[in-house]
Amino acid sequence: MSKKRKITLTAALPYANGEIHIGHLVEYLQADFWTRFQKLRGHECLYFCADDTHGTPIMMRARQEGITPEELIERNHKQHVLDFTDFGVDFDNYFTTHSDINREFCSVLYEHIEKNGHADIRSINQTYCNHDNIFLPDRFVKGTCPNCKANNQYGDSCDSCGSTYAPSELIDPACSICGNTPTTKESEHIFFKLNDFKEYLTNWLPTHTPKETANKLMEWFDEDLKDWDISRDAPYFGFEIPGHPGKFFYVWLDAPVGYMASAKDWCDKNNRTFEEIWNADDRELYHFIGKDIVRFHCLFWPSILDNAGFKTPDQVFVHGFLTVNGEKMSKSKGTFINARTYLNHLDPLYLRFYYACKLNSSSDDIDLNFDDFIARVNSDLVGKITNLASRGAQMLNKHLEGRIGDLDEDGKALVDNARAKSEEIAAHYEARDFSKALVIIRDIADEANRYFDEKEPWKAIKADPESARPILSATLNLFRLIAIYLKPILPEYAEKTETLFNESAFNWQSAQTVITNHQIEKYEYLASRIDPKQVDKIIEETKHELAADKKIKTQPQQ
RNA sequence: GGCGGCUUAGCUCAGUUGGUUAGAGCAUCGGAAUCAUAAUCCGAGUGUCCGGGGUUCGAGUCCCUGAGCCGCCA
Repeated sequence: MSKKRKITLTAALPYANGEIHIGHLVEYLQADFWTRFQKLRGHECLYFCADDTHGTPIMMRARQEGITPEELIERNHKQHVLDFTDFGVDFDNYFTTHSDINREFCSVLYEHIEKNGHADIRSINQTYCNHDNIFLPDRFVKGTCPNCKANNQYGDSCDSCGSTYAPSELIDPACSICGNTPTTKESEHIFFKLNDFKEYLTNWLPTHTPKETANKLMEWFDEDLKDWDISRDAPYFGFEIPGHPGKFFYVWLDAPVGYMASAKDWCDKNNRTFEEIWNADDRELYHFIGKDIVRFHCLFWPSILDNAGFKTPDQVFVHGFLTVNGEKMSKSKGTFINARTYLNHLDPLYLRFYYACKLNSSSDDIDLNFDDFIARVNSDLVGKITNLASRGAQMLNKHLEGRIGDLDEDGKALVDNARAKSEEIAAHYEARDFSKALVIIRDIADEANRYFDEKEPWKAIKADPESARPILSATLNLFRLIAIYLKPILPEYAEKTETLFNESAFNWQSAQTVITNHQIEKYEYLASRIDPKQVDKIIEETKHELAADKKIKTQPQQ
């Protein structure tokens, strides 16, 4: 195998005012598949994430619940960790942006912005609520759209006609917290002069982001790039900007810095250095993100990092969104499903398998279609793949003392062929084309089932049991290879298979061995079929959550 | 409103640089098998490749245009 790679990767930070839902999981699971794959290949791959804890929505949410922001983010942190753990998302560290380490990094990055002359301070007028004594983000102002006159629209754009405007242009604007009419107030803000990095980004984007992303962002490059407002006025839950009392870092400034903080926190606990884990020349650095946040990760972030002399990401991997039954997730339709709600009714194995079946390296949206979900899991994972273990292992245990022997010629050819697929499958994993890897894996299962049917070992077992041993041995070897190839996606399933085969933990190299003359254990169910009723229950429960949710006034979410 | 992406069998999706009768799995129908969690195997049908124009000897694949969906608009 090639030389040991050193990889650091991150997934976007979930916002700490809400729960993890199945849309989030598209990202955390695909990054998890990829990380586990790299680890099985023998590389060092560290997967970092954290909660994104700052900003007005957190502050207001806490105020509403009558708790402090710290209590709110602490509570959600615990829940997030639990959800990720139960879904098998194996972060090397799951940290928080509300930490001294993160504050330090923010200060360092900001000092370089100021020192190198990329900060601009000027006054702007912003919507202000005299009742709540707070500057209102656009999403916290509601009113009638100046263009189409639709009621109850946000202060930045109209959901009804799609036009964009300033909150001051709304007809009958109201503070979404207290309902009073807001005023405007002048305040000094600090801006990051992104245009200073135009040339740098022109070179960086095409080689470090997907083509679609680069093309999309380059649209803005015909004119000067606009400054980015990185400060917010008190009261604000976040970090005060060094040298600017009463001014705080905008949450989107300190959020990606959480990647570094999470890495540093891990280093401190594992006796490693940040230099080595982030900055080293032989270190590969990747971010997994959704297509909605590309401008933060592909414009501001590399500029700020480069400006302060930190290593910038080698690649930003951009994925699409999850739709459910072909539509945007919806609370009222019961398709806005929280991770916890899913876990209350179904094994995470199924969703991991299904997402892997659908995921590729493009930023197209993927669809979770419940009928397709049930069919694919029941037919492919249980009917084709798991059934191989079931029919092979049980017959071997019942009639042939559970001992795998030599393979017959046809069986050996099939096993060799499946072993030879190892690098092809690995290439698909590497390219994050999980769906293509699964197609090959499923083909192996199809061939194995065909082989088993043609050889009819159930007939041989009655006449001359020993003559069935090679057939069962080949079938089980094929199944074993499938379990190894699936291990990045279905780690627990692979572990159960290790137990069945009396083996130590599989790695990618395990696929190069053929098992002969080997005692297996009693067969335990590896996976059972999805009962469609369980899916109905998830939808029902999600609808009930909506009803409970309505008691708390809804807030704009990040 | 501006910009980008997507639209291929009932469902979910593949379709390399344009090149013979457009593919897979599931679902459906017919048959076989009964070791196995009613799990498997063999065979069959299925498509105005979103609509409309165009370029070309030839377009699902390139260009223009219309519609729907998704996202972004700093």
